[in-house]
Amino acid sequence: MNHRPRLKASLISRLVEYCSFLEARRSCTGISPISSGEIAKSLDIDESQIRKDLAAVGVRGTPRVGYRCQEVVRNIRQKLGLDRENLAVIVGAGRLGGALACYGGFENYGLRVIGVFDSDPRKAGTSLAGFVVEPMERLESVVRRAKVSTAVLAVPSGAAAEVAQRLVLVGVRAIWCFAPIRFSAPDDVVVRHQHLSAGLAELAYHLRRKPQSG
Amino acid sequence: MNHRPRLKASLISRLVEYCSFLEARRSCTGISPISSGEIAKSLDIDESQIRKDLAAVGVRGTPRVGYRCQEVVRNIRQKLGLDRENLAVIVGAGRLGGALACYGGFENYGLRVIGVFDSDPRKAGTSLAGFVVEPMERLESVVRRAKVSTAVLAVPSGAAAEVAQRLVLVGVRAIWCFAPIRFSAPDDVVVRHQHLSAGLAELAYHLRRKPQSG
DNA sequence: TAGATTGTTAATCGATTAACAATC
DNA sequence: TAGATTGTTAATCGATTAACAATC
Repeated sequence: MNHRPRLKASLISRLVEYCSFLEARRSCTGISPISSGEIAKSLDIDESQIRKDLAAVGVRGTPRVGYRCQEVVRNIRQKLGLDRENLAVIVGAGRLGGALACYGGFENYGLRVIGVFDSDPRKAGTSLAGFVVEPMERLESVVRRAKVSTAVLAVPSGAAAEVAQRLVLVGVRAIWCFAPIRFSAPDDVVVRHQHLSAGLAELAYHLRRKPQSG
Repeated sequence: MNHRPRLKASLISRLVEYCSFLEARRSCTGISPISSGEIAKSLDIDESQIRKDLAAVGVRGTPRVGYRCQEVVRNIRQKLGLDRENLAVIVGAGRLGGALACYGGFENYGLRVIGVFDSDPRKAGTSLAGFVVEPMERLESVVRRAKVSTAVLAVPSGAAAEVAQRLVLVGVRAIWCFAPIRFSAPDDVVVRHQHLSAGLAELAYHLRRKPQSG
């Protein structure tokens, strides 16, 4: 308990599922308690798994009643640190960068985007999703001054490694990378790759046979 | 062997990694053979795992020499069905839809995007990443006529379930969904969710403690 | 109380890693 | 040949599922 038992990625993603399920449910069904069985059925996850996961974030249920939704959501958010505010920048003001700048999901995870950068001098100064695009030369000073902890990498593959290094050097602690490129980073910097290609490959694999043969 | 042993998602994603690693390597190092140890070191995957995976796609290596890169890539692509061409449509011509329409990765997986749709009548007829955006009313006829097998769902969460149902009804067999919404689909339709939120949660979790305390 | 549901331990399952004979 | 590397089986590890006493 004392030695920070790192949560596994799989557990984190289940916790996120519980959270968004319960938040959506609350707006329909209100705040009545929910049983592990009901969550299990809705999310197609094993019942015991859910009880274990909830125990892991310190939620206690009541036999014959279930769990209090609000408590579950609160504990998960706290355990995952979704309540702490962190600042983020988006590097790359192309279409993907623009899509991400508009993406409403950041706040849900305590991330506040404060700037968008692009290496194309023609883009600097233009407006994107409410942000004024800044030139790459300003990256370091902005990150340092505002103590930005998180960077979203929406640059071409060729540029990703170099940008990542610059970000690490200037103190960024988390990188969300959309380029399909590996690069090294110190152990205390999380790099999370958003592999679009694995998703595509799975689709293609399923499609490899003609319809009727499954 | 005969009863189509479905490849697990985890295996598929490793295979994709091998493939892109070897393709990138070829442009530097040429076509000299590669050992499982070398791949293992580069990708930080266990050596035996790699040998097993390659055996699973029917590649045979040579003791003391290694594997022929070209053969590995060819077999993986064939096993995953990346060579077959499939047609796709993108539904939702917002920023995300636009980013995906530009995304060059589709061809690599045998997918050819042939149309982009949007429910906003003001968008119909406008041009997006080389496509003329079509109104949603045309969705069924285009999908049916061109035998489109794949759909990319880049619509708001509220619309996703309904659009998915329309797509399924008209014969789409694979859905790549970017909205964080669950919906039901027949067993023979693959639905692959691209969970952006799980990635964000992992970053937030890592950031929950102040720098020095790790 | 009776009985549904939790919390948690035990059993199962599958995935990962280790080992090593076969082989080029 | 000698020795590095494969192919594959066995051992380990962890994650998932089942079971059931505790409990409200």
